[in-house]
Amino acid sequence: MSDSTPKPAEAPPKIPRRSSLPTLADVAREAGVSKMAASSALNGGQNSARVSAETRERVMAAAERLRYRPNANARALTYRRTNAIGFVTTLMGREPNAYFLEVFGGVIEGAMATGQTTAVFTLGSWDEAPTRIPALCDGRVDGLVVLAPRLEDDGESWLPEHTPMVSVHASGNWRAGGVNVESDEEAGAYDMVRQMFALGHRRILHVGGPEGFPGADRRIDGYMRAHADAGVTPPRDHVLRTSFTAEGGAQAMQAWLQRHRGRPLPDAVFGGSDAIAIGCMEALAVRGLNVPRDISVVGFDHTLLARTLHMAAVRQPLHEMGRRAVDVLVQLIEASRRDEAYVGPSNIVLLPETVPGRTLAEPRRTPLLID
Amino acid sequence: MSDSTPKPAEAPPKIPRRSSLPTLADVAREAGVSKMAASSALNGGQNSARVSAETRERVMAAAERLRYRPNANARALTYRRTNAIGFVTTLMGREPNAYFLEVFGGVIEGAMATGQTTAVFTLGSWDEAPTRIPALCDGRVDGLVVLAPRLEDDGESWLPEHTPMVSVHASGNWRAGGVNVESDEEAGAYDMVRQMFALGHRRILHVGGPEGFPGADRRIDGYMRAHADAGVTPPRDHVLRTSFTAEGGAQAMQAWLQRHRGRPLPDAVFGGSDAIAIGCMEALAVRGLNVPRDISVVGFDHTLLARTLHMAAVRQPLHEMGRRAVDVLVQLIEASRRDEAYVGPSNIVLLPETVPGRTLAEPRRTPLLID
DNA sequence: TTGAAAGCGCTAACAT
DNA sequence: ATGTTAGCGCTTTCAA
Repeated sequence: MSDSTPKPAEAPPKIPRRSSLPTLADVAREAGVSKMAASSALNGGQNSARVSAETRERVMAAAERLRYRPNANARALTYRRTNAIGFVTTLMGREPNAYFLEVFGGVIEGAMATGQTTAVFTLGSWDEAPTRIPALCDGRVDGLVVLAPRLEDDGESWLPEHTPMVSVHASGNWRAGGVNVESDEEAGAYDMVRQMFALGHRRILHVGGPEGFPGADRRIDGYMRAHADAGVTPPRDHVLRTSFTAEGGAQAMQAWLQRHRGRPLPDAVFGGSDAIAIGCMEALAVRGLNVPRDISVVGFDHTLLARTLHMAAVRQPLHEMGRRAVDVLVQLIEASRRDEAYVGPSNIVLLPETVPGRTLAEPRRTPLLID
Repeated sequence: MSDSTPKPAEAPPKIPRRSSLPTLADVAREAGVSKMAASSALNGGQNSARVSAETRERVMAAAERLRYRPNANARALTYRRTNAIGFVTTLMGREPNAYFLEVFGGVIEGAMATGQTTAVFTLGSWDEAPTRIPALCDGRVDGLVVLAPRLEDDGESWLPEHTPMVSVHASGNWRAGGVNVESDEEAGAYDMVRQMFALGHRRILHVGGPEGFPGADRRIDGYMRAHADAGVTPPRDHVLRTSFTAEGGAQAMQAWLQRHRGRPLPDAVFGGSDAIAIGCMEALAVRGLNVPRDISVVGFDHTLLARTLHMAAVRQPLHEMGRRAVDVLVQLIEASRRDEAYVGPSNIVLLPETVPGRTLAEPRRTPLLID
């Protein structure tokens, strides 16, 4: 056809003349049949009447020989479907994030279970979302799972309508009409503190996460409600705020102990995250205090860190949340393809649970003094 | 054109009539120009002579209004390039893996730096590789980073030639001719044990990883070489093997202590991984032993766990390895596109370093007895 | 400055 | 049972 008229040599174009991957045409040529025959031999059911057994055999053999794989992009173009989902997250700093890892595990599991692959897109910060997220809605994935969008912006003005999307732990009113998966952190914190009261603890210090994180606020709310239920009013300086890191926890704890020298040691510390709790334990260890004999310490999230250390903590079902997000996303995608409306809850709330551990025990009979 | 002859209503086909995403044709129609004009208005440089400023303006406005994004699959088809790389890993069990997370962080960083996106493909086990990996070489990614392929199989028989690939921590002769990135674990272990000797430690227990893991073997090799250098022959029962988990470490340590009651406590424990070391510390704590006062404990990898706990450990540059793997992969992809040969090392070896921490100190003067 | 045509690799619909 | 055509959405020739 096009090679009937030999062309003069020309400078190499920017786009390579042909892909290095074998194509259906290659297979067809190799098998001595038309592209169509090859296509239906490869795709048709085992006993489709489309091609003869003999032809199928030849085509299969040729495909095998050439290590042929149907081109995913061409398929996506015709099927209007990539069988891939995107997972969007912000990467805070270079330090990998246990929280992300947990949700990611669930997403991967869900994707595998539904025969999807997962593309990960990381944003340097949430500020990039309005420019980067729309750029991902270009047919490369069938839908998006977005982890922890920020409160201030509901995305209404910049989120493309046409790509199905599920948010995880969206705070506030992210994309009204979209689907969100979250856990009831307030209830989780409440239950943990309630159990600590039941164990006999009274003076419980909360070293919480930073201002501006709705999750941190909700944990404080739960802490306060459990106190209210128990008829206890925690002194104002029993609620601290620091960054969601071990360093943050250690510093906050250390400074607090410093400020309260000579006063009685609290019965327990409720960390706003696992990392904070670990930091608190460090600061306590430096003073020679033993956990849980002298003071109990509990965390929040129960990620890898807490599990490995057998730390008592509120377990957020992060893995399940990732999993659920994918399941719902697939439903959204299906509905969108059929041009149907998605019927199902628009906010899915999972319940945290309180996990016991070696860092939580009954309080001392005689409180220690901070030295 | 095709809508000139109205067709009778028909049953909805399996493939949706048209994509829900706006296309270039939509933009062109909206702007009242041809597809071509729209294309060059959108792609051409700011002052390309291709279209008039007025046309460009109209096209841009239309694109904006429609929230237009060029379809990634169509582009991939014409450019023969997706600007995506794949990251293949085996997921052992449901528990997320700190080792994976570290490398992944580097891969993500490298991908972002080179303007690629990352697709993650997980295998249930390495047995799936011969079927799953070739299936990924279908144009959906430009190349693959494969984490920790197994020793027994060099992949020669089933790995497609046409997709650039970089392995990380491949043991042995995986894909002769391919590029591999690894770290010198033997040297890492050697240096750590050497430093422990320098600190005064003599009786060092090694609780290593399981048989069949080349990495575990190499760490033992380094441990032995450091001993040989110091002129010390460790008793045979000073090298244990267990699974790469905290439970494994705890069990092995506990059992060992049990078996050696009444005998002197070792000066230190060298864990074959961070998790193993943590398990050992647990088992020691149960017996009331203090780290590092009574006995030092060090780990291997220096992942999130070790960093958070300020544990002394051999740091494998996992993040850097992921990063390097992507950089090399991009080179391979470029070379492949230009039909050139890749010039560069086929095995890139990074050096681990020994990181001090709170769990490693000078040994006791007077050894304790195990009770 | 603009438009029309061809082709990337594939599959569904329509011929034969 | 097989081959031909058209079209997915895009960009790059080539022609006006």
